[in-house]
Amino acid sequence: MDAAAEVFAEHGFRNATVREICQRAGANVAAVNYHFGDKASLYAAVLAELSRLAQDRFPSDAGLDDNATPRQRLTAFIRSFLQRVLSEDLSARHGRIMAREMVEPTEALDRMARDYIQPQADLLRDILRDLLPPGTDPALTRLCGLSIVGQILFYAHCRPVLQRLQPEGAFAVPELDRLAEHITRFSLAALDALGRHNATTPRGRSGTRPALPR
Amino acid sequence: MDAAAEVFAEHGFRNATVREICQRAGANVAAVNYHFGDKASLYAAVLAELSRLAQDRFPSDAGLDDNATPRQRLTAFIRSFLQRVLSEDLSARHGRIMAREMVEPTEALDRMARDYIQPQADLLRDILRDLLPPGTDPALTRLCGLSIVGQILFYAHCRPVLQRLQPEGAFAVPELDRLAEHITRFSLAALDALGRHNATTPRGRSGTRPALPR
Amino acid sequence: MDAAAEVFAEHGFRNATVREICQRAGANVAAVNYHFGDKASLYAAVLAELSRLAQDRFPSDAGLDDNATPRQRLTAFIRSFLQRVLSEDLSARHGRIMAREMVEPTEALDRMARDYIQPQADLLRDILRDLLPPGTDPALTRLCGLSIVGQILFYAHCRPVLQRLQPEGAFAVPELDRLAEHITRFSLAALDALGRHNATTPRGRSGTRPALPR
Amino acid sequence: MDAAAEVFAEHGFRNATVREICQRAGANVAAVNYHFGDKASLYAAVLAELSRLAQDRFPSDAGLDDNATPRQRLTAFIRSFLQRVLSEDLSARHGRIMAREMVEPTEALDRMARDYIQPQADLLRDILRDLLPPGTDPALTRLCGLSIVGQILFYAHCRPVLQRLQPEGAFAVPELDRLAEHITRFSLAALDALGRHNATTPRGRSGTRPALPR
DNA sequence: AATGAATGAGCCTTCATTCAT
DNA sequence: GATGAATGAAGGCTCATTCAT
Repeated sequence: MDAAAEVFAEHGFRNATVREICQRAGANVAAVNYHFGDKASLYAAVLAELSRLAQDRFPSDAGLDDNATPRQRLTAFIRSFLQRVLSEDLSARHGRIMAREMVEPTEALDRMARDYIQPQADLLRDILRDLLPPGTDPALTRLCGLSIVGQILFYAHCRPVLQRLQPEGAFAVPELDRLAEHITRFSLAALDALGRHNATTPRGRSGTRPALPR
Repeated sequence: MDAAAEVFAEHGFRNATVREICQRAGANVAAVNYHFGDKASLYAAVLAELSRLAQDRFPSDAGLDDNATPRQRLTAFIRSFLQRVLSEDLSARHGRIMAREMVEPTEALDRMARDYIQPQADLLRDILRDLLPPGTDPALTRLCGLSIVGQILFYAHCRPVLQRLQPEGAFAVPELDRLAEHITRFSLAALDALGRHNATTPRGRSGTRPALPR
Repeated sequence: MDAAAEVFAEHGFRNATVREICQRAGANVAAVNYHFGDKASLYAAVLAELSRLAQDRFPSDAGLDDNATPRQRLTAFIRSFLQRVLSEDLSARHGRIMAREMVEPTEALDRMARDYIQPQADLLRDILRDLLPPGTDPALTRLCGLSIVGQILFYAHCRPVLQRLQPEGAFAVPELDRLAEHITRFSLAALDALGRHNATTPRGRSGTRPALPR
Repeated sequence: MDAAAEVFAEHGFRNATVREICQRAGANVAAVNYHFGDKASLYAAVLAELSRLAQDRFPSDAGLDDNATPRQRLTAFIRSFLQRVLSEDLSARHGRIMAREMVEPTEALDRMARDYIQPQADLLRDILRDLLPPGTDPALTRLCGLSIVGQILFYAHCRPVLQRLQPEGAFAVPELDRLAEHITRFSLAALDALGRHNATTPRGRSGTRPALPR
């Protein structure tokens, strides 16, 4: 399973070959079929295992006590999410594989979405509800969540591009602490502003909202 | 090449098959090798052509006159970027292919990064420079750019997941206008706040900056 | 297709290998998939072709003119059926393959039954209707047909056993003429007797019918 | 061995898998090789065992006393043969396996022919000798025997086809009693007629024999 | 004595590529 | 100039068999 995780993370489900997995594991080609039935089941097993690992290692509420403020909870959420996505060790495979699932979904994605992603989405929604003023349009809450997640996943998806941009090295993925701090600060600033505005014009689509340029 | 663009956008380089391309083009299986040498060269040709097309069709300064404000320029940038990436329109193939390249780079990515992505990155950097106070740390400018691009590309990369989240339909990719408006508003709010703060403590790493929670 | 017919006749659909077919045909392993799509389609094509050949070469009404008597038509039916089943040349493959289909049916059997076997069954039924007295129970007509076909197909199915029985050679499949004559004579005798009896006790299940022993 | 008999009867030697056998027996995959050496030896063992069982269970002289008439003996022969071949009963496996061996012989067939089929053939020959007039050409006796066996085995071999013929259900394999009765009656009628005729023209190939049509 | 794990040969199929025409 | 036919490498999978325990 270790070898499988590596190869799947590297090539994706479809392009990973059982042969490479087995070779890297020092096992026979038939080993996968013997132990897991087929390639897809191995993949499912790997995904389940990695999800578990990632959740254990980087819980979304790392270091929070029961009376943590919403800002603290968002900070922890972003940081642990980034860790799961960026860390180079074992659980990094999880991020890579998830990224691939998003671009080229397999049947396994359904289960992942239900068991793994949905809870995260719910958690983030709850945090944002506490951060935004009561009565905020749920659609707006959702969009804010997606803006936050987008900032994070960007580093999981686009690393190859960042490495190729000039000036050389300037776009290397920043160290995790710096990154977590930035995304948190950027997002909190936006949420504060949107919340402030929204509080005065609850629900309504536009009204006195400061006009967008153009 | 038209057929190739379609198929590559749909399946990515590796999973696209020469057969499907030729079939869709009503041509012989050997046509690709005859006209382009091999599959990779066809891909390169398609990418070059699409880059040219995309630049023409969705210029990042769409509808702006020479004395557009930075806010207007950012608004236009976000909107045209989203269009390139999301529209189902023929000419959107470029965006889809690029998104795939980011997750699963081929040799073509080097050229793409240099010729196509880099100018976009430079353009965004220039806009942000104008939006943020003079003297802002270039690293921060960069991070802000990545936060904006991340929010946009998220919808290109993660659509399959969004479709699978509950409540059913609530996470469907919003219509482009709504999305562009949100991302613009979210980002401008963040930039304003970060700029305001940064203006008072130029350069310095932290200082009197309002402490992050935790 | 020639090689395929040979190999399928020899080993049956499932146990025939594409490799052997291609090797025997001096072609590449991928040839089957190129020309026919897959093994099953090749098999279907072979079956269709052989059916056509067999029908053409040994028509069930060989040598009959329009006012042939029922006895003459049964004679011709049995003889041509045996020819199709026993002849060692091309069309013999047809018999072997059909025999295998019966023991281990594939999806192709449905089509064969409908297009090839059913018409033969109908033809035989018509002949028997003319041979048996009017009012004969259709179920009896059917059983008589099966008795006749059974006698014929026996030589297609059980050749391997006949060759192994003592006295050596006594059970070799007799020459076709001798066999056709015997089966015809045996069956006509039975039909005459059953018809005679049945004519006196139409329909009824037993009655004055000569009691079966035991 | 019980599980093996089941699986071999169902799928034939080649298509039966050791895995299915062991699974059905609740044993380990290696059990076959451990206890019997290899698949072929297991098959041989099963066949030997089944032959013994079948002889015991469906004796060809079932219910006959010593002074049974030849007609009674033929009736019993046909009936027990049909039972061995058709019954879904556990001990019918032998018949099913034999039917398969005839179409797709394995090395085991030699032994089977010698030990099991030959005695049956001899028994039938003896019955027919008593039924046909003295001096009947042994070749004719043989052909009559094959005609009878052919009618019986037909139902063992061609069931899949019968199920596919129109009118729906009309060709379903009839219940054993009805079938045994028909085959017996059909065959006795034929034997009587052939015997009557043959008695007047002993040996001779044709002569005054009523001309076959055509 | 018996087994779970592992093996390697072989199967059908797919695909980019080549080649004779 | 262009193509239909053909190729061989590779992929996932099945299966009888072997082997260490």
